[in-house]
Amino acid sequence: MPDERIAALAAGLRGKGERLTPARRQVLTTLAQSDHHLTAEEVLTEVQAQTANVHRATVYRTLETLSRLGIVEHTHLGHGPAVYHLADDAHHHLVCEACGRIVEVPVTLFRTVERRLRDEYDFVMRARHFAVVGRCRACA
Amino acid sequence: MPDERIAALAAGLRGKGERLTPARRQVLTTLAQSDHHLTAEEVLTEVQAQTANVHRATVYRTLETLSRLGIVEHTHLGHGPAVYHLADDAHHHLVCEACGRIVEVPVTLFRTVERRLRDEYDFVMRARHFAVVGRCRACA
DNA sequence: CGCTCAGAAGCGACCAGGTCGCATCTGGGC
DNA sequence: GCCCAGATGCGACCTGGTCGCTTCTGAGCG
Repeated sequence: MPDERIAALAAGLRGKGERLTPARRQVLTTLAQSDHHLTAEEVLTEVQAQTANVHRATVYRTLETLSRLGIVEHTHLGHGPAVYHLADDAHHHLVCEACGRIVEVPVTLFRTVERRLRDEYDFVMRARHFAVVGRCRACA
Repeated sequence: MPDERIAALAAGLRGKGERLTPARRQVLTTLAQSDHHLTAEEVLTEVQAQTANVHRATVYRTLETLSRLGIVEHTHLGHGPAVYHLADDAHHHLVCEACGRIVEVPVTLFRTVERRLRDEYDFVMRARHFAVVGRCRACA
């Protein structure tokens, strides 16, 4: 069970001088327990289901805070809202523009591009913050 | 002057059985004359400055139609609205998350990744529809 | 040249996703 | 336990985009 994982995340928060509030704990728990990526609104719904009276703005602010601290990351999948996941599990996203399916691929796939952008364009690519749009096998 | 370019685009429209209306012509002209990428709202503003009484919805619908026909493309730059440009000028976008600067890079840079995604993941990447987020030289 | 009508435009209401300002409450250091 | 910086709850607000409807018109055709 991911109880230790949540405890570790909570400890990380406090180690950075941040408060551990019920809302924050519930956001972390929700992200840790989900087997797929969640939009902010999905996180909100789940958090509200588990803890009474948590406001939209609180969840958005919490996600922003956790992003700033490097505990969660969000990815823009093109159209539609961004999705959030815990930062300890790094990967890129392929999103099918036809069926919306998301496939995760290892970060290593982009190493070459990353190096060329750095060498040739002085551009430090922030891996993971974007999705690759295209078509999956079923929809191609 | 890009008059021929606009005429060619207009001919392309009509060749596909689409009507050439003043609003559509003005959208094409605006995109052709801009030296950088424009958001839908910026296109709207410019179109309205040149042609009276063009409605927001018309510009959005026109951009959607032109996208469907492959005449324009739009790119999501992460946060914020999508930007539009004519499809005849293909490239990828690097966007600096600190200063917002956009750098265009040739599509060839992504050939290797494209091939690996196809071979290893059966995923046909739609090049160009995403931006690469990171930090430019000045901000890194 | 004028008729015709599918499809485009104009319009305003609406929607989703996200942000803000402000009053109140509370985690956790002392 | 006390205290207060900082988090929360709340509702108004904003931006980017969409919809349903009516009216208008580009352009094919006789």
